[in-house]
Amino acid sequence: MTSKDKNTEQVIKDAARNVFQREGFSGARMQAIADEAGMNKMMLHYYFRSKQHLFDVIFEEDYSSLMAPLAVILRNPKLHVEEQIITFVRGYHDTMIEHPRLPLFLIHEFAKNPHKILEMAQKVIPVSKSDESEHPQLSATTFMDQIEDGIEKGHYNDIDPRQLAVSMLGMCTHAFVSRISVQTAYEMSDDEYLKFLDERKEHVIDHTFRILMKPDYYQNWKELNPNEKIEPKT
Amino acid sequence: MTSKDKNTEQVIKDAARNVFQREGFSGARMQAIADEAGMNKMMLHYYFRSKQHLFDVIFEEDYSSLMAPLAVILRNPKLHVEEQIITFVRGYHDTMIEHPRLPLFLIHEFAKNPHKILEMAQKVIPVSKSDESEHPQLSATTFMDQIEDGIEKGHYNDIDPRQLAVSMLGMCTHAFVSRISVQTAYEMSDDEYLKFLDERKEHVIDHTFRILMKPDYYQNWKELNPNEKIEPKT
DNA sequence: ATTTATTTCAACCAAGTGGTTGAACCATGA
DNA sequence: TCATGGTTCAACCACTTGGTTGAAATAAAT
Repeated sequence: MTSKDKNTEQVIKDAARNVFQREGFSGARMQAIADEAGMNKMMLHYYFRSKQHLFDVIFEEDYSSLMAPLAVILRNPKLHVEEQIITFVRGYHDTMIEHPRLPLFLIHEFAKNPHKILEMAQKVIPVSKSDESEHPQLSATTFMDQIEDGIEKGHYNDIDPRQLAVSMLGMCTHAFVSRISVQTAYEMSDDEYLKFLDERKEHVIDHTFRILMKPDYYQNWKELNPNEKIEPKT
Repeated sequence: MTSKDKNTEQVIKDAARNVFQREGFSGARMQAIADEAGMNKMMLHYYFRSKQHLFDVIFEEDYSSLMAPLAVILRNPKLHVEEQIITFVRGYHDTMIEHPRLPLFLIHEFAKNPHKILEMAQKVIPVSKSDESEHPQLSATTFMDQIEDGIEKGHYNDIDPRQLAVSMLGMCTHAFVSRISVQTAYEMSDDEYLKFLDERKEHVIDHTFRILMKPDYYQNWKELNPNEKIEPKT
């Protein structure tokens, strides 16, 4: 296996990623991938046996790139919930700004092939031997537990942590999965929308904190963390 | 055109809707639709010229069923923002609980065919002659204006109304578009997830209000509107 | 009853699909 | 130099796809 091999393989994967993310599995054509990669259709089968196999490789890579960092953050017991949220939302946005079609692609293919979600989850977030003590199958245990804790202490609003998590995820992804609708409704150019997305990072953090924290606790937190420039004036 | 015609037409549309929502346009097969409708493939072409035409009919109907009520609510100047949010979130959830695949279907097809969003928007939300005075192209003008107003009055937090709208939409849709992921992560049965979705209605309203309103204003509002049972104890 | 128009279908077709073949190409090393 | 092995390709293949045909069944009209 020469260095040229690696290169060809990567060229194919990049092309495949573009086409699959744009068209979905059933909409993607092997010929279209070959064209985009600038080579013969045969090469795709030479390096990756079949369309399905090529797709699986791409899908797993994409899933990992979005979810692995997430899992690391949310199960890190050294981070406070506040830090987890900030790190997560910023990292998530940065990844999606770089790969805007990623979330819709994953969501759509999962919806068409629900069983994949189990395979993927196990492949990408293997249970490390060190922290099997609690609920090894739930990646967000630490996150959830900390919230329950904050509620008991009276710092946080008495909300359902599961509902908060879904809300936060929704706030993060919606500007990407529904990009065209939003951009059209707000009559934005591509550049304006990029700016909107970049600003949105801090807004989502602020929105999440407003849902989570009691008002005076949030006020206090902001004074203690002046370095975190949440919600800049627009 | 007999009553049987209407019936056959409707049977085909129901089957087509199922298959299209499940598989997307490129994943859907005319044979699969025919099978699901329990009739010959020819019938589909007899009643609806082509796959594309059949799809367009379904897509427009689906888009209308989700968006038309929304537009009516958001541009109704007689409703306060608070009422608009409550009515919108509840109605949106009810529609999606009945047609869970609707939002992901629309989002995915829009992403693959961005130009459609303009046609659809104009077909479904025609500018009524009565209220062309302001920004006839923006369906959410009233909603946005009221929020700006509330911010000036000091009732609402100094947030970007556009960001709030995206957050609200995201909170509404995410539990549906990412259903499999969420349901798997929370290890819920189908029945449990239905309950989760039903409860979620009030949580989303509460989350939105917490983002929007200043804490004391929200407290005051809840006391003035005891009939609105936002965020029931879980 | 007989004509006429609509509705249904099995069989078919041309174009496109993922995938294969067999030969050419090209770097490497003996 | 010439084998050897991996790499590239045009042409091809079996099968699926959306769409069509022409005729049979059915209903409606005279």
